[in-house]
Amino acid sequence: MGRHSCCYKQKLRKGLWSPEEDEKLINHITKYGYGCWSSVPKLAGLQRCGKSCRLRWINYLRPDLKRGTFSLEEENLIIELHAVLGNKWSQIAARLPGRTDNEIKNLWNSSIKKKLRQKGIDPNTHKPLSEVENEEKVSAISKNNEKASEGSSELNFFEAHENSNYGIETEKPKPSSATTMDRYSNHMSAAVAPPTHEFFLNRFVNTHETSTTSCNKPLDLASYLSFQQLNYGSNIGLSMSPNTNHLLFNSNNPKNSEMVSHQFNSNMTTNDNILPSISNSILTSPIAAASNNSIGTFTSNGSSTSIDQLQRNSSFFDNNAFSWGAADCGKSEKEANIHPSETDPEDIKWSEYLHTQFLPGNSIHNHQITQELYSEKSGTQFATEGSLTWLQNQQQQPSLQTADLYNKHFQRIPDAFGQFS
DNA sequence: AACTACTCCAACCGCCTTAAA
DNA sequence: ATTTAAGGCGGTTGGAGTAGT
Repeated sequence: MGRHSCCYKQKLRKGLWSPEEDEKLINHITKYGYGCWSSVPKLAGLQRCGKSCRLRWINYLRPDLKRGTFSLEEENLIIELHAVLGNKWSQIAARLPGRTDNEIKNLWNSSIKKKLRQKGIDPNTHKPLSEVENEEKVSAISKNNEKASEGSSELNFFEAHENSNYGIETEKPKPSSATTMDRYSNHMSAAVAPPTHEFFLNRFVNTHETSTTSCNKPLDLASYLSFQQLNYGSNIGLSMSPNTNHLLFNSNNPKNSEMVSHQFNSNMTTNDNILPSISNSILTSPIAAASNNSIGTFTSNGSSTSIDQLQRNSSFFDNNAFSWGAADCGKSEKEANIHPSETDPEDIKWSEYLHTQFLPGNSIHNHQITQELYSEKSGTQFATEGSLTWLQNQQQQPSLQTADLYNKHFQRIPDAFGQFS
């Protein structure tokens, strides 16, 4: 039970994906989308399991991926989110536009962990290593009394911090010149021990999850999520909107929030116009809710990002906003064969959108994505490079043919999907 | 040049959850 | 209520690339 049937199938290719396979997958998704991953390999002519196709798309081929090295801000954000969420990579990734859970997980395991240890911080608990070692000794001694004292420490902590203004966000944003790890080091020596990530994980995740369906928890959420109140501070900030249950990723500059909200609403309006036939799907997504309620903004050190970007990683793409054939998943294989010409008039004629250059500003960006994808993994951020750079790089590319091949596809995909970046 | 050790990261594995039959 | 298929996620692995000897 629970195991993919494809896992049992033989003759399925494994290992690295070839450019040809990538092309097939891109081709298929460009044309039909990925309503049902299990049917994608067959329809796309791939000897892979659907799960593998999904992973390849999400982690590598998706057009909205930001490639290149992580910025310092991103690393700091990951550390701070990890302190709250723990190894919930997908949740962390949802707050880092253009980054995948896999990417973040790899960064954590290969780099950040090491850096934290060098700073004397235990990457698992986000406490000083010495403190963790002591705790281990103490816990071994007091193991016998564990049951009696179960839960009390957490309660004590909560009460203590409630009294010490951990609750409602009142503090002004702090300058973010110091890195998260630097601030960690400073705060670690404070008299009050920092909350463990388990504590915040329980409080945060539970409250956040229920907050999407219940109106009873906003105060709790605000209490636990005011990162700026945490003893290691924050350069991101989290708070609750007084009128909604949604998370607000505060900008250090309030104007950014307004600007982004405005931008966001504009974008949504534009998208609705451009892609009228998917507006229903979008409206049922969190993003649609955002367009109405102006729920969220997020910034990291001043570079503002709207919540639609934040949710792109998970909610947007996984929300069936682009699930052309989602309904086909439960149908027969024959029905799962999508033929655009036979679809309901209400359905999306993606091929039309895909070949329409309604967002001319994307073209260079798309080239850059392609360039990043099939050339070496450069450390540069394509978003900061100009078209000239791209053209120069393009001329220097040894694998020009491959790059061109993918240029074709990536030029089409983001155009069809709208202004994602 | 050859070998070894190490790092990075794409991809796989297995488990859990959810929805549909 | 049970079974099954599929999606999703976190942990782990294996191979390519790089640095060091």
